Amino acid sequence: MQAKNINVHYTEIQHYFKMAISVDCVIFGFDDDELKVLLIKSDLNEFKGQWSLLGDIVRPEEELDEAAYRILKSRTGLDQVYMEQVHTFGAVHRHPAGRVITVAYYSLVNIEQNILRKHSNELQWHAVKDVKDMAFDHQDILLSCYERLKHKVIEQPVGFNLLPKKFSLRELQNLYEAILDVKLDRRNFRKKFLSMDLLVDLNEDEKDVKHRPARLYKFNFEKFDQRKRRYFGIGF
Amino acid sequence: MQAKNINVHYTEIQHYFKMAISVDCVIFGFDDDELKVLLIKSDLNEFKGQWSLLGDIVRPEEELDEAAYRILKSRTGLDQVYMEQVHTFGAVHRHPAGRVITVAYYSLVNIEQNILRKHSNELQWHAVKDVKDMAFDHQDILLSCYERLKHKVIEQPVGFNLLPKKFSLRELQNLYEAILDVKLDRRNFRKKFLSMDLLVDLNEDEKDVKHRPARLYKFNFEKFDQRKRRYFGIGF
DNA sequence: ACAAAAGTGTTGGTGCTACACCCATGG
DNA sequence: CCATGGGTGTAGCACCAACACTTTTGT
Repeated sequence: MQAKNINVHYTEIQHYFKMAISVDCVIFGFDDDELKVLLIKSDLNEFKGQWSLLGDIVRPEEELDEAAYRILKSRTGLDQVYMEQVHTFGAVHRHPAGRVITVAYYSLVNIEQNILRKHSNELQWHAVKDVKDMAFDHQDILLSCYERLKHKVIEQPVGFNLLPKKFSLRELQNLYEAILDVKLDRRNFRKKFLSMDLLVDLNEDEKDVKHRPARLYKFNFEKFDQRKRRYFGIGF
Repeated sequence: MQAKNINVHYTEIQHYFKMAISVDCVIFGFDDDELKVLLIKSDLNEFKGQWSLLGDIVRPEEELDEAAYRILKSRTGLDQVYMEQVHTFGAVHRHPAGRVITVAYYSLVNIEQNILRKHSNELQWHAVKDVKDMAFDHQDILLSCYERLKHKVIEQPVGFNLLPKKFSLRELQNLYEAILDVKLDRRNFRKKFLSMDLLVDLNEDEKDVKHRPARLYKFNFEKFDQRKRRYFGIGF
C-alpha cells in the first residue's frame, strides 16, 4: 500500500487536523555557581505538586519561535534573549488532554537582571542537577536541552548570555564548570580565553568582595562575528 | 494579560486542535562522489513541476519517529537506517492546505543497495548542491538538514551509513570531501583514520577497477561504542 | 598577620599541516 | 611502457595538560 502524502493529496487532510502543538521553554539561568532552570508548579490532577516547564499552546496564526518568545517574555519580562529550538516531542500519550506535540526550546537568561513577574512560589529556579520527578515528559525535554547546551557552549560563545555584561574570569570559569560538570585548570582556562582575544578588559574591578577583587571583562561579540570560522577537523 | 498555559488549563484546548503535523524526510545518499538527496515531483498546482521532499501527515496514533520511518521504508524499502530529527518548521502559511507544522528528519542510506520502489521519474536522486526551486519551504529544510549533517559527520562516525559495508579509504575520503565541500590531504586523512584504530582491514582488495586496487575496510562500530569519549575542549 | 582568591610561565606531549616520491595494476 | 590512482614518512608548528608560587585585598 502506497502511503498517502500530504504534499500530494492535501484535499484529504482535514481529517488529520486533530492535534495540538505546544512549545515548552527550558529557561536556563546561572546563579550561586550553579546552572538553574525556571519551573512552574503543575496544577493538573495527574501531576499535582510536580514541577513542569513553562509551555503553552501555539496559537493558530503564531509562528513557533514567536510562541516560545511570548512565553519567555510573559514569565520573565525579558527581551533580547538567546533562544534555540532543540527537539520536538510527540509521544502519543505524552499529554493527558489528547495528542499534543511539543516543540522544545531552551533560552539563556541572566538571573540577576531578571525579576520574575509573579514572585510566587509557583514559579521557581531549580538547580538543574537536582530536578527530578517532573510532570509530563518534561524530564526528557530538560535533559535534551541540557545536552544541547553542553554541546553548544563549547563551540559557540553562548554562555555569556547567562552572565552579567561585566564578569570576571572566575565567574566565567565557574559557568563552564557548572554547565559541563567538570573541573578546569585555572591557568589554562585564562590562557585560553585571553589568547582568543575576544574578551575586552574593562579596566575595572569587582566590588564588595571580601578578598582581592578580580578584573572585569566583557565579551566582544562584534569581533567574534567578523572572524571567519576555521575548518573544524574530523574528531571522534 | 497572563498567557494561558496548556499544562494548566487543558480543558480549554479543544479549540486549538486545528493543526496538522507532518514529517519530511531528507534522505541522503552518496554516489558518483557526490552527496545526493531523494526527491519526488510535486503535483500540487501551487508547485507544479517542482521537486519536494518525501513527507506525510503524522497519523493520530503514530509517533513522530515512526512516521518518518514509515515514509523512508515505503519509498526505499530499506530498514535499519540511520535517522535523526533535525528541526521543526511551523511558518503559518508554509503549506497551502492550512496550518501544517512539519518535523524534519534526515537519514543516510547506501544508494547502491537501495532499489527504489517505483522506478519512475517521479522519484529521483539529485546532487544536493544542484537542487534549487523546491516546493514549499523544502529548500530551507534541506539546507538545515545538510548543515546538521556537516556538523554531525565530523564528530560522530555517521558517514559510514552512506557507504557500502566494505569501502576503500579513497571512497571514505571522497565522502568527507563531498559532504564538507573541502579538499583534504590524502596522507593526513589516512593517518588520521588508521590511527583511530577503528577501521578493520578486511584483507581484501577492490575488484573491477582499472588501476591498482585499493584495500577494503569496514568500520568497527562495537569498538567505537565501547570507547569512552574524551573531553572536548572549548573551541570557538 | 591571616585568609581567600587573583594572577602568572614553563615544559612535554600530542596532533595537525604541508609536502613528493615510489608502487601495483590494467590496458 | 604508460596511465591511473594506491600507498607511504617527516619536520615544524600549534595547542593542550600538568603543575606551584607570589600578589592583592579585606578582616
